[in-house]
Amino acid sequence: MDKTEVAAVLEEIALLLELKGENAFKSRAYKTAARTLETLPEDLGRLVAEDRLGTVPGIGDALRQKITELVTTGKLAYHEKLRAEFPPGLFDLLDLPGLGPKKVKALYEQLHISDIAGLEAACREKKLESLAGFGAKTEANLLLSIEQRRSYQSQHRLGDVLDLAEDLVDTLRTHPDIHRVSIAGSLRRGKEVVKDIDLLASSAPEKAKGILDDFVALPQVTRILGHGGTKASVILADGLQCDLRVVPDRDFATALHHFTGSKEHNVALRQRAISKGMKLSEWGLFKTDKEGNEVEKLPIYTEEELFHELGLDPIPPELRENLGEIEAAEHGKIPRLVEWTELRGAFHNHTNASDGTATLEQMAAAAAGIGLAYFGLADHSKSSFQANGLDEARFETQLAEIAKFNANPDREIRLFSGVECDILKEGKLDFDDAFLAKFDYVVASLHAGFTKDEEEMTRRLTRAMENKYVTILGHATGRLLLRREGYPVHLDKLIDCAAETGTWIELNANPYRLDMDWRWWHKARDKGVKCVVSADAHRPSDLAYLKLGVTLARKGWLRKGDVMNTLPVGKMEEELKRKKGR
DNA sequence: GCCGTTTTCGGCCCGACTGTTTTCAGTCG
Repeated sequence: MDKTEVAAVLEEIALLLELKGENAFKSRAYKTAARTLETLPEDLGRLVAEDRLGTVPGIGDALRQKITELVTTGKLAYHEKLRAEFPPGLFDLLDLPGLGPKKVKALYEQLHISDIAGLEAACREKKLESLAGFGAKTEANLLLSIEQRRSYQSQHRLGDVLDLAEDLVDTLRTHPDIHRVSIAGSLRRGKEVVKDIDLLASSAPEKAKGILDDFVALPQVTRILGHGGTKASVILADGLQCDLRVVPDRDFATALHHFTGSKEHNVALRQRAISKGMKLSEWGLFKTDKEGNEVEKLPIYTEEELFHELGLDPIPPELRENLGEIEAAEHGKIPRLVEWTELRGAFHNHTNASDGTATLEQMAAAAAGIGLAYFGLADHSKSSFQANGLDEARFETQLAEIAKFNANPDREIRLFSGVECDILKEGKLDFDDAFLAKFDYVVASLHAGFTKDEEEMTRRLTRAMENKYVTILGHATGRLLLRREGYPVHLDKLIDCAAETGTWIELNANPYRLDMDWRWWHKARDKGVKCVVSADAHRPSDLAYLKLGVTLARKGWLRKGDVMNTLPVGKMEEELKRKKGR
């Protein structure tokens, strides 16, 4: 077992101990140990082999033995014994907002509720009200959460699906009978949440059946829903549906356009075709006679040719939502959208000083590894206790580390010093201005007090943005996709405030966030608001989120010039100085 | 469970909010 797997087992033990009602500090010891392992700079196997586990802070005798057992045998008797004491459905209950270990324990022991279905029934029969600490409101809230969870179940986050889809396309591309293959559907349009994976391939018509036979036999497939001559539907892991259509190559471009959508974009484009004496469908673009009968099929090999025939500039898939892209394409106003390779740096990143898993050096090396020229550290501020936020003294230490790093002439990347500073009550910041002035930049984010009304939340955020040391507004709404709504906030007012104060707004590229939402960026851009695409990286591999973030920036009509972290390092240094001096 | 001792037990991270209470437990960030 590697350290990530061991850490996961320790996390689960911590949870099981809480369910059991054990000493909370004992549970915390397991959690701490799990975190320590995740951030361990050394190889765990070697540490165990050389019997040096006991020297790691937070790992005493008991944990040393258990970790050793896990590493050497791959399992742990203690863990399995604990696990056997509870039905697996209890873990689903813990996922529901408002239910923690104590309440789940009460539900299980007193009402014998062991899964979501049981909880739902009990809520409907108003059985929870008999328990101490539970009431009518709790029942109503839980029923709502269960309903929400159900509606989320058929949906998937873009960032969780994209890699899987790209792998499938890569596999299909190697098929000898496939000419062209592409992702289609909302996934290709970069929608933040998708229902399924739509794939389109082209081949000689007589080869389609064989291609689909091979597709449904792929190892990723867990269930076959349908398997015909031109289309197959399968279920992949996590209940994710994937459809593959195979069309003749001459129909590929129009089919790809059709299955990419959106429906609204397609309807508008079909109307445009009619107005030009043509007819558009998934099967092609046709010239029509006065009665609207097809008289000639136009040869269309690419989507670009299709748009051209309709008198339009090419429209990138991300823009196809019928939100003005057709008018723009008609007038040569489709922007050249930002490309992910144009990013030169990133600003919102964590290290193991707060809640990240890697050291400053490891994060910097990873950033240099993906070709960035500069990299900003923004660990949590002191009020984020849960995230091990840094106080002034610890930040002073980190500032010194960063200065030392930058002083090395052989360094691979330029570091910028920052902080993800908590926005407190009434928009006050977690540090005073004199201290904030020490950083190259400040990301201001809200992590607590989400329950105020829209007016007050908006006031808190705008007040924070009015501070001259605040460079970037972090995750503007705090939403977690398919998990929780954002806090209520008047985004129009935030955008206006950003325009007035020159504050940049973050596009947080964590797959759960993708916040600020793409629907607002076009408007923000037109008001002169600048975007920063952030990975909000907590480990080196999270930097891959930047690419996802750029997809959403594109969906928001952003150009290279609208995204600040496309600036080269010298220009960025000037910008940051200018902002602080404003 | 870990750790550090005034060496073998007692402390271990805070604050807001909700829904339940009628002064507080549980959850969350």
